[in-house]
Amino acid sequence: MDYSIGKIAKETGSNVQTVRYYEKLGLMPEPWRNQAGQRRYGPNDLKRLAFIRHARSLGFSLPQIKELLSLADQPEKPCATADAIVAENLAKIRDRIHALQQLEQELKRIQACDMGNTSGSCRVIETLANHQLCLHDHHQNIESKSFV
Amino acid sequence: MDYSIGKIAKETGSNVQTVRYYEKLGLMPEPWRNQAGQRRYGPNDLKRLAFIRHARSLGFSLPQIKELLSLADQPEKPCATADAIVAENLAKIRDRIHALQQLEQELKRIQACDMGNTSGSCRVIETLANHQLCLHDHHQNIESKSFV
DNA sequence: CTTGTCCCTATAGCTGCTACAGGGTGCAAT
DNA sequence: ATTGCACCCTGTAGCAGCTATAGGGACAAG
Ligand SMILES: [Zn+2]
Ligand SMILES: [Zn+2]
Ligand SMILES: [Zn+2]
Ligand SMILES: [Zn+2]
Repeated sequence: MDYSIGKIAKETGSNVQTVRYYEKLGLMPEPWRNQAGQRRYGPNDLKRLAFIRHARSLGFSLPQIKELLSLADQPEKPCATADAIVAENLAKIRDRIHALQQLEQELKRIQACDMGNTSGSCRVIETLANHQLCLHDHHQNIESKSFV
Repeated sequence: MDYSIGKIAKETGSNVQTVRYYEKLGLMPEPWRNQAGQRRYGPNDLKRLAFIRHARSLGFSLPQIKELLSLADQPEKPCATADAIVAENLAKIRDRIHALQQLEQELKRIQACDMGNTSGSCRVIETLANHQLCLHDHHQNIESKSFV
């Protein structure tokens, strides 16, 4: 009726360090320990971890998930926050798709234009050296994190 | 005829720490210093930095850019590597677009299904708790970094 | 008794920056 | 002269979300 950390990790397709990491962040509760000091979990913990992993796979951030979990813990509360989080992510995803589609076009075009076979005559290199050869103002798309 | 680090940074829309960071990684050369120990750059360095920023804005990674720069430095070399890098990124971008489009659909659907206004009856929360309610096997899409 | 598998803590690494802390230099105005 | 400002320096730590390693303990099967 109780699970080791390895067990819930495997059940949910996570790995062990990740579960401990979630615990440290307060997403997973501190479980009780057996006499040897090892973590023991119950079915609710398993569900909670599955929730987290599912939300992660849908692109939610850990802070967002924390919020969603606290809502899930209080069924009588209004869900407006949850809905807002979804809407926010949807908007971000759409922006990102749009940016990536522009990149795709740009790269496709660069690739298609390339007739050279030495780097001196390579359209790829040439284009990188000169943004004038680009179609889009993709420069605005640059963000430090998670670009491709 | 020479630039301070602040100057080339501004010219290329980078910032100063970033330029130093590129130097540390070997993307930018170590420039000469004036008598006070401050970095001084020439026009070629400016071009090189512009190349890097442009490539970044097109989604290339720093290791890829290092490779592209070394090709750009040797015009007589074959450009097959550059072309391969572009192809590789194009494939990644397409995968990512595809994954994001599936996410978009999934979130859109979750949002549309949500009729509840307490978290106990919220389709968002319910779906996160149960992947059966999803259309796609988006779970495969999960990657640690840069998800949304 | 060794081997293997699991568990523990604590820490460092990944990407590509960005933001300090703590100091120096040089120019212009007061 | 000194005050202020803008720029420069090095070195380190932080972001997200893990992942991997070091260095150790516990327990069962062969
Ligand atoms: Zn080429
Ligand atoms: Zn461009
Ligand atoms: Zn709702
Ligand atoms: Zn799902």
